[in-house]
Parts: sequence; structure tokens; C-alpha cells
Amino acid sequence: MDRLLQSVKISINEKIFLKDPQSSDLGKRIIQESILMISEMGFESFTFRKLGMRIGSNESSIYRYFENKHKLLLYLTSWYWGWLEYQLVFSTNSMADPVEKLKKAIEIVTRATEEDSAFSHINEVLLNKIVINEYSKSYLTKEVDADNKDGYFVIYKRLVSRISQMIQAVNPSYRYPSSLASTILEGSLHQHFLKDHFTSLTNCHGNVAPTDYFIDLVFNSLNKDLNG
Amino acid sequence: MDRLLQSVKISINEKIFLKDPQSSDLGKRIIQESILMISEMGFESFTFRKLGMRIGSNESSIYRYFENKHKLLLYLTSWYWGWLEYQLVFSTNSMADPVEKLKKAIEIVTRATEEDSAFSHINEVLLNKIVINEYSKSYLTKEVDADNKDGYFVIYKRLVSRISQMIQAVNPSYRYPSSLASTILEGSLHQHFLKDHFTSLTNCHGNVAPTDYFIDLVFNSLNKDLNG
DNA sequence: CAAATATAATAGTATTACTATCATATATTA
DNA sequence: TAATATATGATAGTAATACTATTATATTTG
Repeated sequence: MDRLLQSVKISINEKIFLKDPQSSDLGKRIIQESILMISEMGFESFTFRKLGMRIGSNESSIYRYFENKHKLLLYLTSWYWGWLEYQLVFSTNSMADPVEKLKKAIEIVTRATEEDSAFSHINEVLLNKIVINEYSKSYLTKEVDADNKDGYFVIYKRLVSRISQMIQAVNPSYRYPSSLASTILEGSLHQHFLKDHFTSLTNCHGNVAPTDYFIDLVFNSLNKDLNG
Repeated sequence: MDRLLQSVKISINEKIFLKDPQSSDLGKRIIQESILMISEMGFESFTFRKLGMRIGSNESSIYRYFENKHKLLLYLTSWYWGWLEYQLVFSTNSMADPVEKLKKAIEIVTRATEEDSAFSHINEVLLNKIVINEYSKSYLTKEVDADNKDGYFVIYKRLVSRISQMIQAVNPSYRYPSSLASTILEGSLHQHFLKDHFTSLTNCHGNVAPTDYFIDLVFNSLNKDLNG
């Protein structure tokens, strides 16, 4: 990614953590290693005790940063969506043509993730894997409404809203801009998952990317022929 | 639903259970009450111990039917998809026009669930709520590939495949029939969830149903104008 | 009626998800 | 430089979870 990003910090709702993990060395190790561990063993098997052993620190010290592992997941996924949002805004900001702009936006949010050297303690490729496999668990809980009220999903909602607005800019009379925007984000995670585990349920594979599918889907819905 | 269904039994992969819950009174109570409890308290808080207390039975007896609660969830969701599949096949079987047929199929799989008197111990409305809130947890695990190999998702896959075929019948040159079919099923659950918890992320609400959105989405993708 | 089967009761285990307390190391400031 | 604040570590403890094992008691079936 661009060098300009080097000075950027993804800012996350302070209620998610007890102590900002970006503020200390231990905090950064918690983030760095939790990404590795959750992508390795899955969120269910991951515990603060295991994380402590791995980073040579104590369970109780980790609890001083996050109330529980659910909050840590909210932190990681918020960071991911914030990072995507930054790329989206950065890349589409100067674009004038709404069709090209939306196309670019879809490309950014549906493509396979590449490493970003701007954040050395975060492995974005593995974090993307975590988002694909675990994101829905962060909101499919009995506490969604309370968590939503506490603002734990603001970044994600803002991202959907931005895409929704881009959709409206292309076709103001389209009736489902928010539903289509949420379908792109959530559906993209799902297609990436299917191509890894249920190949018969998707047409995405080596040569066909989820991006191709969603660009086709969106512009057909908006009745815009892309090349003509 | 139709009286014909009265004699129908949804058949589920025998590897999912240790003893068929449809074969005994206790088994049926396990199914009946687990649906009530999981929809009330969520899958995370639900335990066999609590279920035992509620049905006046013993934890250990429930373990003779299901290895663990994950298997029970697989059972419940498989039953749900089998029930939906039955309705799909039953309702579209005699239809000749591929467009009308696909439209009917989308209606069936995306509509809000209504009670079905044919299965007295199963509350389909609450089961649908469980599928919306918990289904993804049944496959977003480290064991997906093994579970898939064991055939725990066959009914769901068959349902996606049926819809995919209907899509191909409408437009044989459409390039993403499987992705679109999986988007309809998974996306429908998601839109129903959003309308209950994240209203700003969807255009579905009282007057606009997910069905309306998906019919528009699908037929635009297939370049078929519905009325003309 | 005997034998098989289903269910219930009880107990026990390792692990999880914490909370609490106290000790020690390091950094800040008076 | 000493006093103090802050961060981290070590240890212990608790209630609940997710089981397994064993034994007892009903109930069904041959």
C-alpha cells in the first residue's frame, strides 16, 4: 500500500477495550499473536490462557486489555473494516464517474486481501481469513442490540452506508441500495468461504473471483451496462 | 400446509445422531424443547444440562441421542432445510414456465416462515429464527471439511443445487448460477437478521420483504423482465 | 417370567472463563 | 534520589461447561 498510510491509525471505539492495545508493546503482541492463533485454531478453541502462554505473558495481563475474547474479536474485525474503509475512501475519493467509482469500490471490498506493510504487527491476510470465518459470530449473539447500541459495529455500518451511497449515485431510482450494499460485503465473505470449503455452491474458483460475480450482480441490478 | 405432508418424514443423515430422536417420546421432547430453548437463550447459553432440567429428564439421557450440542444444531438445521426443500419441490414440481418456477422458488425460500401443523413437535417459526441466528455457526468451524465429508450438509447443498438448476433453466448462459443460488439462501437469512437488528443496513422492513429484493436481484441478473 | 433395552441418578474430570490478591519490575515525579 | 504510581506477573480460587463412567431402576419385548 501507499506510503501515505504509514502515518494512519485505524481508530476504534474505546468501549471495546479496557486499555488501548496500540499503546504498549504487550498490547501489540496481544493483537499480533491473537491473529495468528485465531486463524490457526479457530475462535472457539482460542483462549486468553493459551495466548498468554504463547506470548510469554500472563492470562491476567491480557484481561487488563480486553474484558473477554468476544471483545477482542470485535476489536480485530473493527480494525479490519476500518482498514478496508480507509482503502475504499482513499482509492475512490478522486473519482468522478459514479459507475467507475462503484466498480472500484466493489473491487476493493471483495478482492482477496494482500499484506499491508504499514501495520507491521498485523497480518492482514490472516485477519481477512478470521473475518471470513468468524465475523458473523461477533453479531449473531443475544447481545447484538446492546452491542450495537454501544457502537461496536459503527465502522462496518459506515462502510455499508458508503457503498449504499455509491449505488444510489449510479441509479437513484434503485429500491434496495442498502440491501445490495450489505449483500456485497456479507456475500463476499461467504463466496470466499464457499470457494475454500463448498466448491459446488459457488462459481468462484481459481480463474473467477468473487469480484467478477459481484460486479456482474450489481450492475445488472442497476441496469447499467458496464461497457457501453 | 397441505394434508399430504402429514405422512411425510424429513429424513436426516443418520451419522448426525446416535439414536433417532423421531423414534421415541423422549427424542421428540428433546427436539421440541431444544427449539424453544435455543431460540430463547441462544445457542451459546444452551446446554444439555439445562435442557434435561426443562424436560424433566437427565443430561446423560440426552447424550444418548446426540454426541454434543453441535450435532443437535446440525440436526435441527438439516431438518429445516429438508422441510424447505420439500415445500420447494412440492410447489414447483408441476410448473412448466421456468421463470414462474424460479420466482415461486425464491418466494418459498426467502419468505417469513409460517407454522406447519404437519409436524406437531416442531415449531417452524422458532426453528426459522434459530436458522437465521445460528446456522452459520454450524459450518464456520475448524471441522467443516470433515463434517462436509460426513455428509452433514447434504440437504442444504441439494437445495442450493436445485435453485441453481432453476436459474440455469431461465438463462443457460448466466455464468454464476451456483453463486447466485447460495446468495439467495444465505442472503435471505442475512436480510431477515438485518431487518430485526440493523435496520439501516437493509431496505427490507414492514412493507418490503426480502423476497421482493431477491426477485428483483435475480431477474435483473438473468436479464429477464418479469412482466413482459 | 426372563432378558433386553431405555432412562435416571449420581459422581467425577479436565477445561473454560473468569475474579481476586499479592508481588515485583519499571517509569515518573517531587 | 527517594517516593510513588503504573504495568505486568504469579498464584489461587470459583462456578460453569462439556463431557464420561458407573450403577440403579423402569419399561418393553420375546
